[in-house]
Amino acid sequence: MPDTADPAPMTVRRKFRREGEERRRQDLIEATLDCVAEYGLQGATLRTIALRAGVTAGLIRHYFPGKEELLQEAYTALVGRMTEQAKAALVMEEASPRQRLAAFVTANLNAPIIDQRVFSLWATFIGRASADPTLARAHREGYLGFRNEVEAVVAEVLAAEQRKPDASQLRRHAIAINAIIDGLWIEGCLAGEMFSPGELAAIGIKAVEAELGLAPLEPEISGRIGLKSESGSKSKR
Amino acid sequence: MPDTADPAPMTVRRKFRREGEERRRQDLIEATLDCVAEYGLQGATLRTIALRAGVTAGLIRHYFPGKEELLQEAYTALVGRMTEQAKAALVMEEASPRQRLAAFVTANLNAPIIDQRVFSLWATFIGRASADPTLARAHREGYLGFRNEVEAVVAEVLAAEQRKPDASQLRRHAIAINAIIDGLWIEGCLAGEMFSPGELAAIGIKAVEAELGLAPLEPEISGRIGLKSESGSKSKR
DNA sequence: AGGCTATTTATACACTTGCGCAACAAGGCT
DNA sequence: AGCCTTGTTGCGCAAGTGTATAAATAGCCT
Repeated sequence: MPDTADPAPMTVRRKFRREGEERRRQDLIEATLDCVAEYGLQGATLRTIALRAGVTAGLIRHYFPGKEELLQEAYTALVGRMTEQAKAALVMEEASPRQRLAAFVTANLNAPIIDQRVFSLWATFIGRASADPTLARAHREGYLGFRNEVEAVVAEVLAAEQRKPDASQLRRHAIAINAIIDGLWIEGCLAGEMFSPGELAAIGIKAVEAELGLAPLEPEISGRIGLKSESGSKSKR
Repeated sequence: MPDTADPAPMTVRRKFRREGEERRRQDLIEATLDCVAEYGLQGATLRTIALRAGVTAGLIRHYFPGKEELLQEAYTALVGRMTEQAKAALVMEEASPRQRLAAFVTANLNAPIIDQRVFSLWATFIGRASADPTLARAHREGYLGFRNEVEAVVAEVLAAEQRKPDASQLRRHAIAINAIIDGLWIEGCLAGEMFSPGELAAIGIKAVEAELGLAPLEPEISGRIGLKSESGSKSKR
């Protein structure tokens, strides 16, 4: 074995490709979320994140000042994605307010919003929010945006029913409905297999309608209110 | 200063007291919860925990096989304490079912159950539950116990109203009410200053009564809880 | 009072962590 | 084609991690 006169270096340097800045940042953020969801904040080390993103750890410092900033940007991205998906169900133009409210509840209580991975991420980050002002701010912005959307739809629904609630009543309804959705979301994420498909959404719609004092629709009609109800299995592991 | 011929050791050994085993374990668990709430799982190191408990790090290994077991026992203790407090509001013997339900909701939406520290702990641990079967089991046991309590009270309330719900209706009510309490609990823990004292409890009680289709009590009467209000008219507003 | 033992301290160790830095090479530019 | 910028790697470092273990001592028992 002639290992002498070896022109090749002892250890070959890793091949790599230069990616666009935005692409790399996005990949790193996604890898960060993956690692946090799987291993928690303590397991999401720079080396693990880099491995997942297909780069080496040193590169992270080229895009983020430090680990903390990476985590903060990852959480901000997560919150943005969550609220965006949640509100997407509200842009049904021709539907009645009540149908839009029902579609909103349904969308929030099915995949991809009901998702173990997303819940793990949410819980992990929110647990640090009280100690990290940056996380707290990212959360509060997302939360208030969400609740304002709820309040707006509720106002439309009640207006369509000829009712004129004052601001404080509206606020209370929004708080309660927000709680119903959040609570059912948690139950679904944590123990999804305990509920049949669509069951959480049905419970949520009924609870919301009871909160607003709406007479229930006919069962056949309430079943097909403009929603896709396809259970996309995007769960990992 | 004659430092020669010094009978005292160069570094004085730390004074300590021997505590009873149960007491030490309890102190260590409490210190662990403190550290997790303040610094998160990553910041809750053995040295930090030991410092908070007033001992040195090595002692922890004398009471727990490893860090993981300490964390698991800490979470189990937390869950036990939470459900214990929550259910404590249900042991009003002479009260009517409806009063007990209202007291249950109220208790769960005020201090000490509405508490930032407890919420941080809950979120931090629950975020790891999907990856750690031991945590998942501790959570599920506490959760199911809680929901069974809810279901039992709901059954009593409806029975007192001469209603005979079947098992599936009962289950749906329990799920919805559990969600209402959980959701409002989160809102209160995360943004307690946004709500006036007692506001969350009032919203919760109203939402729960709406979910169960209970006619609201008269404001003046509802203050002095002790009447059955046998009014057959379930008219609202 | 003095010894015994288990609790507690203190130190060592192998390993991981986030970060800094110099060398390298991918790919656009001329 | 060759150069030059800079995205990217590889490696080192100091601080901190959980664990192992020996040494000390507090406090009960006789």
